[in-house]
Amino acid sequence: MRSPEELTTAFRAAGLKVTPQRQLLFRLMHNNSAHPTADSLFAVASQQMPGISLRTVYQTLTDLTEMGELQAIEVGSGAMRFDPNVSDHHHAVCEVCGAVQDVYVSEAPEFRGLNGFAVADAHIVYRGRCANCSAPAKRS
Amino acid sequence: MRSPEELTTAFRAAGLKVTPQRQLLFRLMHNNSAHPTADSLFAVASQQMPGISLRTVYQTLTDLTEMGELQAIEVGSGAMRFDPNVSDHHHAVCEVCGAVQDVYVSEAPEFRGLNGFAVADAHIVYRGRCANCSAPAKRS
DNA sequence: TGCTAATTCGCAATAGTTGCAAATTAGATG
DNA sequence: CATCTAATTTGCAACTATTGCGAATTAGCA
Repeated sequence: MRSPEELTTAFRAAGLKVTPQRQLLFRLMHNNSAHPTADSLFAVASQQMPGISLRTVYQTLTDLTEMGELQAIEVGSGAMRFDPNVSDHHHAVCEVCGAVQDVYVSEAPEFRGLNGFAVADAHIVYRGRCANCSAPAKRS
Repeated sequence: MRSPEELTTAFRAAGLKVTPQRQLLFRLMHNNSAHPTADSLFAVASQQMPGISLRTVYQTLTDLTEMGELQAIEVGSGAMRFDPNVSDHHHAVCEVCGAVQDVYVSEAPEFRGLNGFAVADAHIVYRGRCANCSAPAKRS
């Protein structure tokens, strides 16, 4: 996703308004590698702008996704997650803490047995334990 | 997933009851390559057993999944889908008709940049057009 | 400063799924 | 075959994630 400044320009150029809510969300999502859900982003946004509506967060995330500034991904945690990294990549989900991280695959995965299926896109979800959750022995 | 007969034996051996509802669902899921949702399976089951509860369908699918007889997959269509094919495979989803088909990849996809992430499992979802939806020119 | 279309907000509605408690029943036992 | 009891089914409420809608607000142009 582009920088908040670039988005501001792009929005205005497209006849869209740049509201304080949008500006805040631009900032919160820029370089955000946490793959937040609408709800978790709403929680953070609410601290900086009490009264912002969850509805607006959903709306803005959807808009940004449709504009190609965000990628919406689903990793089986129930809620949709949003990723400002719109390059061609995949995701690894920690089964312990739920963290999601970007994964780059060296080459597009091969396939066979598709019987005439025209592949437009492939997305891999890796499941396992992240470094934090694998390394230290658990302590109760 | 094993055959309805084998499941019947296995259930009883485990102290679980083999009810008419379960038998029906065993039959409906056995060799079912349609990747049905709980709801679509409920629709079919209802025809053969009017009065069967959606709750029971959910319950049984969850049980079978926990027993390793079914695989629960999510392909972004909203609802969970159930697959009696529990071998290591992936899925292709048609963006037009929503059909899901099994895909076998020659080798586990490579990855890098995982920083100590211990991969337990990888699942690929291919998106595109199935043979039916690609081939014929559309006719309204 | 005023105008107006865009946006925000709150709430109701929706889809998918699960929790719970009451009624029913499979299947073991005598 | 009758009895018993734990497992199961069922209906419904509750819950989560998300969207639709209408009223109130506001960005940004003139």
